[in-house]
Amino acid sequence: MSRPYDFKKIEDKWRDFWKEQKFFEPDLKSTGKKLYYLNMFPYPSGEMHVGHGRNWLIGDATCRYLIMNGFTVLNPMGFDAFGLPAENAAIDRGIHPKEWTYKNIENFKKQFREWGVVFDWRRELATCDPGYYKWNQWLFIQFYKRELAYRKASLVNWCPGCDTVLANEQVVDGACERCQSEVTKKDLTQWFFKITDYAQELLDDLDKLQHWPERVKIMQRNWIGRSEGALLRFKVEGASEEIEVFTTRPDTLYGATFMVLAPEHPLVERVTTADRKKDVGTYVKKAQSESDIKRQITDRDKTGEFLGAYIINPANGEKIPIWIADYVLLGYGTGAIMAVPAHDQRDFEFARKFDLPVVPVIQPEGEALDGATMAEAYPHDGVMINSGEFNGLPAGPETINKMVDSFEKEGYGKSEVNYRLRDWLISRQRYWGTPIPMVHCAKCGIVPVPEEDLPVLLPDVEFLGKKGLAEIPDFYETDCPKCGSPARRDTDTMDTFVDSSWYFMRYLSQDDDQKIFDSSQVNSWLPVDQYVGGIEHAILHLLYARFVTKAMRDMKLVKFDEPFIRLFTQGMITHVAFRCKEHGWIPPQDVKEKNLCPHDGQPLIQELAKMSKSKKNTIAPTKIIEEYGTDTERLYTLFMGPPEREIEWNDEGIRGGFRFLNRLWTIVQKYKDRLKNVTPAKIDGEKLNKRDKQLWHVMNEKTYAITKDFKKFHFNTSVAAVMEFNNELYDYSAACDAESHELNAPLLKQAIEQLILLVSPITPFIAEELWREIGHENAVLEESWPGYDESALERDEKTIVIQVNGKLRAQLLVPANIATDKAELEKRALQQVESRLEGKTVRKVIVVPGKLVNFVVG
RNA sequence: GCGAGAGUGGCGGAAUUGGCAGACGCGCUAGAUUUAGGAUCUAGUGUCGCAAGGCGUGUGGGUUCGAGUCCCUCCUCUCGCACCA
Repeated sequence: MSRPYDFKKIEDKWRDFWKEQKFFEPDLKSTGKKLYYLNMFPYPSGEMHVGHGRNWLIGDATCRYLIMNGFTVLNPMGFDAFGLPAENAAIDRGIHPKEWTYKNIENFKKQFREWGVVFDWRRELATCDPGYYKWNQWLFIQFYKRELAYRKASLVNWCPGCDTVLANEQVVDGACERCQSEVTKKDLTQWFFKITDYAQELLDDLDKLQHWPERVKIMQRNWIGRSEGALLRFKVEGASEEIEVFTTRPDTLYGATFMVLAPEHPLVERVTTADRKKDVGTYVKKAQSESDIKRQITDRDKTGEFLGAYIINPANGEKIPIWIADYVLLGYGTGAIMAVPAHDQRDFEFARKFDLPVVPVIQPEGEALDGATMAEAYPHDGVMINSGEFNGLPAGPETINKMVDSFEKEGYGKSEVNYRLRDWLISRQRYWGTPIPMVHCAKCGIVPVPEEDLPVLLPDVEFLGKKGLAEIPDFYETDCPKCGSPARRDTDTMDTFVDSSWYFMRYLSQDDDQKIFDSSQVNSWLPVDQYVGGIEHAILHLLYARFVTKAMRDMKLVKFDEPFIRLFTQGMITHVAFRCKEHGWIPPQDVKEKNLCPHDGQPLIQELAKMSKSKKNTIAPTKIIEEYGTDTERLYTLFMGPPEREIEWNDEGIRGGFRFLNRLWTIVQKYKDRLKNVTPAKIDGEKLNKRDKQLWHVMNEKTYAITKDFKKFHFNTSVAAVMEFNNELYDYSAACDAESHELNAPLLKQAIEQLILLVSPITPFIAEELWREIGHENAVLEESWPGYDESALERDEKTIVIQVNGKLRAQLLVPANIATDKAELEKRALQQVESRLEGKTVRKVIVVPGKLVNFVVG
């Protein structure tokens, strides 16, 4: 009996099936081929859109494919549940962040179910659960004991919008990554993780990550920013102070004609002479009040002030002036530079502006540079001049080494490696995060909370507004764990990137309340075989996770150096967004008249942006699922384009996906009864007639192509191949209907079954239903992934392209054995194009066996 | 400025050890069927041309029998970094 494709009924029927059958709940002790597949866990915020869907569908389709290939697949899911947005959203809505978060988690789980995306839910975790953050605290204490966690006062990034400190990584173009407020500086005492201890290893091990996208590695390399050079010490004239500078060009020391300190440099105050104090003070103040955004504009005029003091160039004893300027950054190197205007463009511009001397110390062979008339710095190679005993040496690494050795002997320099990477600031002054498990005691100083007293619970207070732990006395009033006298808890919470830097290990022991995780199990399943997530985490999350993994290795918790073997970064889905100057962001579906605001008819600003709630340009999967079904939404999302590429959402093509599923459904309905009792038989391609053989070829070719594409995440082309396979079945069916061909039942049965299995990871609902329709009682996931017959990949007849002077002129269909016979091919090809060659001389004939014949004529 | 990636029909995109450009899908055109069509089926659909044929993968050049693919030049776009000493 033929049935219509009632996707709603079908999808409701199977929605809980895979979970109930525990296909995604592997036995961790399994001895078979095992594979840890992991999607970056989500931040549970309201509703997921089709862009999120892409991420989960890549994972779900891959895991279903892997299961059918006999892997024991671990594919867990959890929630990155702490963080500012929860708090801000909670403030807006007047409910507790906890309530809001758990409601969202429930909603996410509902959406996963709707999508047919299945995980090992036994391992679910949420970072805001005390059972999780207890181990965050435990880890913090271990870091503290190993001096990987420390507290220091520093000038930190402060976001006035979020009322908290930010890590360097969270400041983008001088603005808060989250709320876009302009970031200011504050002098605060904060907790840091000593990621710089691992800078070199984090850099070196990037080379081990052969299956990571090159661009992610490049970004990390730039972020770590290693540079080699020297540390040089200068004495302030007439004072005891010394100032150190870092330079990558110690060979230009003789050309240093002034020194520049960052305005915030601690020695500025002490070094400045009395008569310069006023001007310098004004400049420092101005520099501090200026935002990083302004200071980072590279092409603006150089500004600065002379401190009135001088410093001695240790190489030649010359007295050179000390300046401050905002082009020198406190955070890099020592916050001070030796300025060599002849060979550094920035110093050159500064020298010209303030009329400071320019002394070349390297010049191109056979050319004399004149510091007084140079138009720009000379940053290239050449011969050393004006450099005392080093004159005449070729500028380059060898001379640098020689000079640094000499400086070291003289006692004012040494070679040095400097990193741009700075320690990870993890303190946050908000409520919804992991409390830092430390107690401040007047007598004992900083004392860690004893491990048996963990977790330090977040106080369960009514959540009224922006409120940090520092405003909750019930929380911070405590006794010192060491001496028992009244003390104060640390009121900072941890950056949520701490939570996400090791969650992939906790999945293995998510309910263990005795230890952070079972090391032997973690060592047997990790590193993660395949990690998938957005490119936006290229630096932050991935660098922190790598660091924490290395620290854990040194703590003997794990045995591996890197957490993620393979990384795949999927592209975001973008959608048009409209903004009205008056009315803010306007949902695209409300914009009826092109580019005009529906409220006041004013022209709108249009942009293509990543789907986000704030820009009101999200597309909910719900509507599509209601109208066309989950399978269509899944298929279309994966069909739209290559998953690593960013893509603009456009639902005009969605009908094509729906049409295909209807065609698949219809053809199976047509033959299911006829094929039910056909006994499967091994198909021998050689014995097939021509039409059957064509189907046999296509079946095997498509199976081969789809399998190859799945391995490379090329779902768009595997969907195309599945469609082609289906189209071939229609052709075959039409041939049978026309009575020109007798149906080969065992062959057709195999083809239909194979097609269903091949499409099943992408559209699991219809596949499961059709599988039963054609008479099977087991689940698709219990079946093996279809194999292909190697011999079917070669056709008996080959199309040979015939070219004249490289242009296609004819085609030739020849048996395979002829296709490889060069002489015969040439003979046959010549017959085809003889008339064209008349009166022309054939100079050369190129014959590529199995492919083409090209006549070169003149 | 530096680094990475991309540029192919009306649209999303296929094709990479150099060998039929435009698979698959959308859209469009025509026809069939239908009371109807945002349904289904069939055929067509890069472009110019009645045709033969010409032209076509951002630009210009090169290598080659043959280039979307390799090399050089330039242009445009996207992303990352950016006064890092």
